[in-house]
Amino acid sequence: MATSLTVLESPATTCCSPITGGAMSSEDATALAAKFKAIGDPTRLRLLSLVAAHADGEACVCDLNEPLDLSQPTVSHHLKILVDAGLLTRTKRGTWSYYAIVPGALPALADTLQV
Amino acid sequence: MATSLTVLESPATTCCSPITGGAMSSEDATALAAKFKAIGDPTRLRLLSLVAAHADGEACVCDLNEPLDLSQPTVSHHLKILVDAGLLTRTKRGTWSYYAIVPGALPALADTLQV
DNA sequence: CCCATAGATCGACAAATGTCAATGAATGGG
DNA sequence: CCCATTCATTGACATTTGTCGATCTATGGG
Repeated sequence: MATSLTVLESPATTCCSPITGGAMSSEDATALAAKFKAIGDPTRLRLLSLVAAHADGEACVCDLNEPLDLSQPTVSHHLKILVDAGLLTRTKRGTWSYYAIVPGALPALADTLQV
Repeated sequence: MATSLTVLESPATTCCSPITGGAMSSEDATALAAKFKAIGDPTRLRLLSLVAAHADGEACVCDLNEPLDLSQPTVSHHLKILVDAGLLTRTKRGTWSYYAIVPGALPALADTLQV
């Protein structure tokens, strides 16, 4: 895997206009709400936090399973939601799946809340 | 259902430690997730946007009812969720209820996503 | 007083969500 | 080969959520 060039076609940087930038379109609202909904769950916030705090910014499911005290399928379920929302990446190496935060995704989300 | 789920407001400036600032406590995650969950809905995002874009930064239910094409009870329901989350204030003047964005609430939320 | 208006609350309902146990799929070691 | 490990998927379940119609509670005007 050639050290990730992955220019992230547009995942993080372009999302929606900021909330306070005038009335929102229904489409923008739906797209943006999907991302906020993804982080609108305690378990998923802790997952992001755990991944970010882990060595090299990535962690496998086995690293996340124990501190959350949830079943492995449940953790995988939440990780999938975060990946689908464009907030996490998944990389498989050997038997393990490594999750990492999509670069710039959270700041981009934060920008939509700024004035 | 009498769940209310009040987020227990303090200044709106202090909420939780940022996501990327090390592993999150379960309590912080729950409190922060409640706020993100509040804005994790298209209708509520549009409500915030409409209120922010309205004259003097405040709007009554009658202003919000029509552009959303939802019933009045539904709009009131969403407004209550935003108030309980500490994102909107409600002020009653005469027959009307005026909603406004809590100053600094959104930037404070944004900060928890920044690096 | 009576009534119209604005908005909150209630009761009900379908749909979505979070969780788990069980199972399936891929990988690597003996 | 077989088997253990890691993780994803499936099916099931209770809970929560978004929505509406109906009703209740002010408030203000005649």
